[in-house]
Parts: sequence; structure tokens; C-alpha cells
Amino acid sequence: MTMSNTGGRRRPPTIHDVAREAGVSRGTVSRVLNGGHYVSPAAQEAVNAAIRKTGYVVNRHARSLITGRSDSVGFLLTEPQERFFEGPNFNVLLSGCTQALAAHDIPLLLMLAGTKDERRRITRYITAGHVDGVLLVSSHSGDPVAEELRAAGVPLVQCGKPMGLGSKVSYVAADDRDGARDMVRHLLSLGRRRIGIVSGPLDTPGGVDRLAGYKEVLTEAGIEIDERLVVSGDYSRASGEAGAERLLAQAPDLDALFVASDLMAQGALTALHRAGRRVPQEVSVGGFDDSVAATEATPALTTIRQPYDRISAEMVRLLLAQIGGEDPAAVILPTELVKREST
Amino acid sequence: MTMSNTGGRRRPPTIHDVAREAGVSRGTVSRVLNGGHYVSPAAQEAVNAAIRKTGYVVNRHARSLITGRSDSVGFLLTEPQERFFEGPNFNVLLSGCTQALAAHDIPLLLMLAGTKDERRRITRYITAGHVDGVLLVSSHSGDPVAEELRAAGVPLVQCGKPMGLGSKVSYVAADDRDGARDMVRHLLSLGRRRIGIVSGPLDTPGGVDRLAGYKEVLTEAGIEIDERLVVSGDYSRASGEAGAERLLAQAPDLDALFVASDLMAQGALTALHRAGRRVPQEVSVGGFDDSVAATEATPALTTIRQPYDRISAEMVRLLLAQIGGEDPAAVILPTELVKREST
DNA sequence: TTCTCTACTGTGAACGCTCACAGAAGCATG
DNA sequence: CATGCTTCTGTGAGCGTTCACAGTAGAGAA
Repeated sequence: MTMSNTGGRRRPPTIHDVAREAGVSRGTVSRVLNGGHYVSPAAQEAVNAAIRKTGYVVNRHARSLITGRSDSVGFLLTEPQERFFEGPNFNVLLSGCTQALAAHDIPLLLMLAGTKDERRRITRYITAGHVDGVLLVSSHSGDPVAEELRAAGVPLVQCGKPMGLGSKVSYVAADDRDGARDMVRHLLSLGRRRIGIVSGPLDTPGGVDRLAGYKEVLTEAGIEIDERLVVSGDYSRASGEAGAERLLAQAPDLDALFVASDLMAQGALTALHRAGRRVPQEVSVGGFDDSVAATEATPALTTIRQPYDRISAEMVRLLLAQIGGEDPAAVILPTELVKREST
Repeated sequence: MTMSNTGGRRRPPTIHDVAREAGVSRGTVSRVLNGGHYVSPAAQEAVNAAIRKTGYVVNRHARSLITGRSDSVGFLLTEPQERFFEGPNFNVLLSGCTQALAAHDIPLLLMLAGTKDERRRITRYITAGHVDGVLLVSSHSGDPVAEELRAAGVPLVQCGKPMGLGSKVSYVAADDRDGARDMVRHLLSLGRRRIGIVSGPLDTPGGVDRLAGYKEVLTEAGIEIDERLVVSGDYSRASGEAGAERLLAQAPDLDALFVASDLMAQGALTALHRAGRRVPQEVSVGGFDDSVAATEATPALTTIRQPYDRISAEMVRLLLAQIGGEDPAAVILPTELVKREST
């Protein structure tokens, strides 16, 4: 607005320029910038006008140098290289966190740790204080990097319940057990009795909890657990396909399938289709997540919705709280049954 | 390794500590840190040892304050909110760029501009010099934000050919026209003559070029362009489905379909399936991108592979060059025909 | 010897901000 | 009128680097 400013960059205005323009001191400008306490309305006004006029934007480096904060956080994804962003969930979490942080004017640094080397490099980067905190997403929870960061005193929030329960670390997770219960109850309400499950990996709490919910409801309903109806996968599409195939071989009389992720459920649908089982007429199929895979599947998947938007919002909230000095905390969010064509 | 360091953070070592430890001055340490020119081998050695011993990591804020650089770059995605990461391509580009930058120890800041407000906030953030440069990805090229950044003198590399050719801006793109030519030639080689196209949006160079390639090859082959065989979509799955439906209505005798993105091709497959046309027996279908959508489709899609890994690597290379003072440049990368089940 | 040139090293001054402190002004209380 | 308290403001110091400059030592040339 003020000048033509075409072409190369000119030296940007400093807090000093603003102070001179407003006829006050640096200190007063700084106070206005940081909440405006102990500043007279007149000065407040003058400073804001000067900021608008000069187009001043704070130099974050200078600020960080003295405060010791970087006012930025890292979003760390620890996955084998080829699986970055494989699950559609990562996208949703990433964009959710970015936007939640944007509301606080905090930039998000993306960190991808695929190899051991990258892991080391990133850990070093983080512990050096280049970010104020870390949002950690990794499918195989109980990640060693989490323990390392915690030990270094870096504020940390994990997505999904971590494996080692002893370590005091913040996390946000959906209520896996309750979600699984809802789904199995739903399948029972359709008259299904031979319900198979393709669970998640059993070395993760999420995998364990969903399986537990499944067993719980069946037992409550007076149905004995048949181990031939239980297999586990690794959340990948291929493992869902293989899992369903194994179940069909072990228990050909199954009339429903609870698959612990939508991606695996897609694979299961393929296997069922190939085996000539019609969904939902002969076999009801329920997924988990409510990712895009659920709506893209044919037939569209009945599933348990994980509230990804709330998860990312809570992760950011917890992280900022922790950066602000509060203690780590855990948040469990409720899930929701979404009925579609597959049941 | 050195100390127990459990619990809260301690004051990190500074360049001063390293200098004292190595028995040299700050200046010498700084020189070692920045390339090591004009430093004796002995000093070099001593400084490196001291760095290892103290666990020193440079304070980027202090460095940035004086150099004026931030040694970080932004990855800017300008899309309507709900379409962030819709295309699987974004993921691949994002992870590719992150890793390419990691090799230079440069963090990537993720910036999502969905609304006008976010756009303004982010533009302000960027022009304030908080990042050294921007990697811009947006489906609707000719983005106003590009022009704004260029005018502010911010180093910028776009993914995909930009609309306004006059503006001197760096970009990296796959050879859309050549890719389209390859695909149509492939379809011709299968004996197909009534080849329909669902092009991309015609207000983007990518959309235009793929259509141009299609027309070019047909004309060379002595086949007249039938406008009933030409429709355009917006790269979404739904628009591919709608496009294929329209083509089937306008030209029921079509025997092949070139769909300008894999996602749209998935939609087209659905439409063809519903219309009872068998793929590839009755209708050959070719996609574009070679995204995960291509392998997930049934039947798996023959497609034109965009070299996403090379695209992201080139984007980073061009951006760093531009930050280093070089002029903007354009890079066009070759595509490759990938044959699968759909043709 | 003396001068010049090269290779290397140390030092002070920034960079733009925040923070602690000192001080001023206004107002009520003793 | 002194005293205290509250609200506001300005000032100097310092955060941890880099950069320009001055200075030293040693080698080679005059």
C-alpha cells in the first residue's frame, strides 16, 4: 500500500522505525506486540497506526534469540520411507494440525524419519531446540524416538495410545475399544453370529483395544470366541486381503467381518468378491477410521469414524499447553458408527 | 553420551564454549562451521573435536538474525480447504521435497492456503522474510499468490507450468503434451479409432497441453477430431465419472478413453462398468499421473507416469539456485508410458 | 635485512528484539 | 507534605551468531 516495492527486497522496518513513527520507545512497541498490558490506550493506538503505516512485521529470529523459544513446532512422521502418507489418515492429521497451529500463528515444520540416519538427524535437530515441541505420528507406537525426546525434555504429543504406559507422555486417541464394541454390536443387531475379525497389529495398543472390544461384546452376547475367526494384519490393504482369505479358509461359514481399518477392509472386500461372497447380502463388512477409503470402496463401507479433526485440534491444544508449562495429559475421544452399504 | 541430561533442558553450549574448549576464537569456530576456508588443519581438527565433545549445535536464530536468511523454505498448497491432499500427488511431492531439502539441512514449513484469509496471512508471513523461498503447488495455475510473491522478490518455484507465460517464474513440469501423445499412440496401436478424451481443466496449461497432444496424434494419424469425443473435467474422481457418462451419451461407439488423470480415470471406470462396457475388452482406458489410484483401480490402469521424485528434486534444486542468486528457470521432465490391465 | 604477499586468527560491532530495571506521573492514604 | 501504590514509559544490556577489519606469523623476493 505504501510504496511501489516492485522487484528486489528492501530492508524491512524494525521495531525502532515503528517506535519513531509512533513517537514512543521500543519498549512500548514491544509491549503492544506482546499483549498490550501496561500500555495506555493512546500509545496503543499510536503504535498500531505506526505498524499499519510502516507495514512492520516482527523479526521472529531476533525474538527467538532472546526468548529461547522458536515459536514453531515439528510434525514428525516416523515410518518406513515408502509408507509416508500411505494411510489417508496422515493427510487429514497433517492438514488439521497445520490449520490449528495457524490459528496461533505458529508454523509447522514437517519432519519425515524413514531411515535410521534421518531419525538421528531429526532427533538432533529437535533436541537442539529448533522447535518448541513435537507432534508425533507413527503407526508402530512405542517408538524409541518418543522416549528419547521425552528424556530430553521436549514437549511431545503422540497420536494414538503409546505402548509403554509408564512413561508420562501426552497423547490423543480415539476410543478404540468402544468403537469396536459399537461395530460388533451393530453386526449382532443385523442377526450376524459368525463374526470374523481382521485386527490391527497386536504390538500396538490400538490393535489390542479393538480386538478386546470385539471379544468383549461377543462374550456379553453369550457367543464363545472362535480363534479361527481371529487374524491380524498391519493396516495395509494387502494384509486385509490376505487376512480375509485366511478367515474364509479357516471359517467358511462366517457371515460378517470386522476389519480394523478401512484400507484393510478394502482388501477384504476384494478377497470376498473373488470368493464369490456377496456384500452385504451374504457377508456384512465393517471397517474402522472412516477415511476416504471407506467411501471409495464398493460397496461403501460401514465404519467407525475417528474424529480426525478433533484429534488434530486436541493434539495442538495439548502441545501448546505443555509448551506453556503444563503437565502431559491424555485425551480419549469418542467414535461414531457410520452406516453405509456394506452392512 | 556426555552427561545424564535427564529431565528439563539445560542451557545449550554456544559457539563461545566451543571456542574456549578448542583454544581458539569465536571467529575461527564460525569459519569452520561455514565451510572451513582459511582455517589451519590443526584448528579445524581442534574445533571439530570441541564440537563433538560439547554437543554444540548452531543457534539458527542468532545466525539468521545477522545473515538475514532463515535457512528454511515454505511448501505452499493453495487449494480449496476440502481438497488439500485430495490428489495423491501432493503427498508424493511433499515427501519428495522434504527429503530433498533435508539433504541440505533445510527445514520445510507447510503452508495451507484454503481461504482468502489464510492466503493473506501466509503471503504476509512469506513476504516478511520468514522463509527464504517458496515451493508452490496449486492445481489452478496462474495463482494470484504467485504473482504477488514474485513481485515481492521472493524466490519461487512452481509445480506445473504457470498460466501467465510472461512472468518470469521458475517451474518444473512433466512433458504433458508428449505424455498425451504417447498414450494416444498406444491406444492407436491397439487398433482403437474412436478415442474419447476427458481432459483436465482448460484454464490450466496442463489441461490444454494434454488435449493438444491428443489432437495432434489423431490428426497425424489422419483421424478427424470429433468434438463429441471431447469433454473436460477438473481432475476429481466425480468429474471423471460424469465426463465418461457424457461421452458415452454423445458417442456410444467409442472404443477407447484417454482420461487426463488417474483419479478421473477411476471415475470413468465406474461409469463404464455401470454402462456394461467391459474394460479392456470393449473399451481401452488410459490414465495420467501413475499415482496410487492407478494401481488401486480395477482393472489396474495403463497410465503416463509423471516422475514425481525427479520433479520434487528439481523443484528444490531450482529454488536453492534462485535463493543463491541465480535466475529463474524452467525444467520439463520426460514422462513414461506404463502398461497395465486397462488397455 | 627489509619489504611484500599469503595464510591464518582474534576482536568489536552489529543484527532486532525482549527483559529487567529505574523512573515518572497520578492519585489516594496516612 | 511525605508516603505508598498503581500505571505507565524509556533505557541499557544482552541473546549467539557473522562479518569486516586489523593484526600476526611465516615464506619468499628484492
